[in-house]
Amino acid sequence: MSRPAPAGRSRRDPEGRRRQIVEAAAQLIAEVGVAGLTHRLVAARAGVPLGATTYYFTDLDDLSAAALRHLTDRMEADLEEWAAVLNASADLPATLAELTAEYLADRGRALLETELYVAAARRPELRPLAMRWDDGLTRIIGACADPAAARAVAIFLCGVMLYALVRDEPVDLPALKTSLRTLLT
Amino acid sequence: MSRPAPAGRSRRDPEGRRRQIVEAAAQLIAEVGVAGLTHRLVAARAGVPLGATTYYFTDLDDLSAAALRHLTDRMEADLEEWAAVLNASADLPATLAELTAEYLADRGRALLETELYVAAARRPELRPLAMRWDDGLTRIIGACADPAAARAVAIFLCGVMLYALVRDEPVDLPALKTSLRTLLT
Amino acid sequence: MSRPAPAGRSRRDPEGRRRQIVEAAAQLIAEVGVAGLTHRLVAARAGVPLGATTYYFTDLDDLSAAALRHLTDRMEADLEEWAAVLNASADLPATLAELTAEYLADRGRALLETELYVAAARRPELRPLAMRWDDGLTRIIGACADPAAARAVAIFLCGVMLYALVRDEPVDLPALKTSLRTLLT
Amino acid sequence: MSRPAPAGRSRRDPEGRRRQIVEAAAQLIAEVGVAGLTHRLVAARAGVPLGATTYYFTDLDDLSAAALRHLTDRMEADLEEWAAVLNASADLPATLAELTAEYLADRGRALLETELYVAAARRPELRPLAMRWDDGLTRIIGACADPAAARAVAIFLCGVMLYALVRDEPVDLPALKTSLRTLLT
DNA sequence: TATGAATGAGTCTTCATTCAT
DNA sequence: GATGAATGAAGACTCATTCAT
Repeated sequence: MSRPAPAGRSRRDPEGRRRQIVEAAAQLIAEVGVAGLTHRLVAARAGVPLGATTYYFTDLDDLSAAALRHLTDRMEADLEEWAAVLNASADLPATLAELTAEYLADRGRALLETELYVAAARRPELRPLAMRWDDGLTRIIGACADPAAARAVAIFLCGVMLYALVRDEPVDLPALKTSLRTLLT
Repeated sequence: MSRPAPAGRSRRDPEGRRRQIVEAAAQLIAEVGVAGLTHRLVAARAGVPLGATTYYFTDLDDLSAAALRHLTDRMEADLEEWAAVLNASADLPATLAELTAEYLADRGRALLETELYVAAARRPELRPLAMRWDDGLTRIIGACADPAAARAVAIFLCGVMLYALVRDEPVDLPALKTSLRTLLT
Repeated sequence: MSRPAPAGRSRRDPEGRRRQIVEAAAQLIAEVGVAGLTHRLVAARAGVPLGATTYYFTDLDDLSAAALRHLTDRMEADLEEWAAVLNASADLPATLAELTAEYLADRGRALLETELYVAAARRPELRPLAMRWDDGLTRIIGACADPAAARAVAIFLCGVMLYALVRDEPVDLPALKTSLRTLLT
Repeated sequence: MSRPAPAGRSRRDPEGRRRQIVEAAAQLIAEVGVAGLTHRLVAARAGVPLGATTYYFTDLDDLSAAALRHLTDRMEADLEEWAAVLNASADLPATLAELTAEYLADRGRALLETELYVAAARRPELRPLAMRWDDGLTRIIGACADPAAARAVAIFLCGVMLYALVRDEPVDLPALKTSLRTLLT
């Protein structure tokens, strides 16, 4: 019989250790970028000994890849929520615009995603991760609209993200709605 | 009569030195990213002694900013060409789609521009540079079309760039034309 | 029974490593001054790799502080000897003068102490170290004499040190005795 | 006929240039120490081009020596004032104590003088400079008191300086008076 | 299994000094 | 005479990575 929860708790929990490290790395990527990641930074943030970061991951690349994968997983979970909201929506473009504006209000998230794209551009093994986002978006929008239009919208929203990243003002919601309405009809 | 430009041209030519360094840095940003830039790399590429890179630029930040500014200047010159082509075009969306596809066929350029966005996201002093691109695009498209639509197109094209960056296939030109046609009418 | 001290003694002996480095730094401060200290110099003198000097001390400041602390500790041990000798002495001023002359015969030691004062003048965190010397001196002289006079003597001896430092001749022992006798009666 | 004051003023005034540089260097020694002096720092402070600092002085050592000499000259001028005040004084120890306390209220001056001593300890060519201070002091006190006592006082005051340098409290004037009175009678 | 010690390569940066102009 | 350009050496410091324990 396997013990599902170790009695002593915490001690000897490789799975948990790994997760701690990955989450710390993910946080840090938003702050300092993939290129700014270091073992020491991650270890400090995760509250684990330095050795742990090299014990669980062969490489810094390996570590950053794991962090980006973790991020993508979370993003995909977010997408499921979007799917639910969009399916229940009477006005697809408006709802989508609102979700987007809300999403981009968190600069960290936009930064993270852009980091992922840039990293993927240079490291082919990361491309599947980067693609997951706009493919996912295309998929859930495609469930309520024309597939070609859905792809165009996914691409457009990438642009909105990049555009918002270098401006201080929040997203221009009315304009966004208009654009989406145009693309989706 | 004093010789205004020394024949040998190299020794004692501060202006030229600076330019050499900036151009080397610009090249390198495409290859290794802003975060991957080092004085040594730049010096080697520019064929100048290490000390020159720190003599002309107080900082690596200063150097990368100069390189990105240089890049933006070049991009803006490209935009003028676009403007000419678009003004002469009978089919705006189609022409724009072709220009874009051609532009993105050079991965380096797309990478460079994305680097600029990411750098600008973290370093506010670079934001004006990043904005110049889509503002310029908006402006020249706005000369032939509705301003609001022009902005939407500029944003969309940012998305296309990001999208193309993480995929091996070239841009899907027909789909691009369709999207642009939709946004511009 | 586990061997408490490994025979070879050197590899994997953090405590020892630290001490080696600190002692090398202390030596060097006498030779080149606190401001002349460099990681390379210390590493070479200590016979450890360069990285070791930055591994054990976050900073050059940290390293020099440790070295000065080490020095102060040694000085304090010397003071205990002085205390013993002074307590046993029939002629306090004469004995003190002799101890001082002997102490200052080693220019390195005087230099070191002056370096400590100068460093402390600029780096407040070092002040307690600098104070330890004359406070200690005051204390042990105060054990055999009037406390106020003891303080005056401690201050006077600082002056003797500085005075001796810039002259080639050894301390003028008779004059020193006279001065001390004056201050102590 | 020699023009005593150049018409244009300022331009072509090598003497003045030199002085500017020396004064800037003297200021800086108080702030960063002899070891912290750099051509660039001096040039910036003096408001002269970098080249000027190497044109007028063969060496950094040469420059710092000139600065210290300048300082010593000024100190010697101060001593003349002391001489006047002491000669007019009815209570030598008290007056001397007051002069000293006032002198040491300016930490910069004390720091400067200690820098001179340390520099002199390492660079024999500077020793005459360092000696000038306590020799001068000895001389002017010797004019009103026993020569041997005067020397003891000069030495004692060196100690007071060093002592004050590492403490935040101002000099303990009553104690100082007492000590001086003891030494001078 | 896990980790702190260890290190050498490499980073940015500062500077004294030289020299062409 | 004066000065800005130029550069190579050197310095502090960071780190990925390895390895003994």
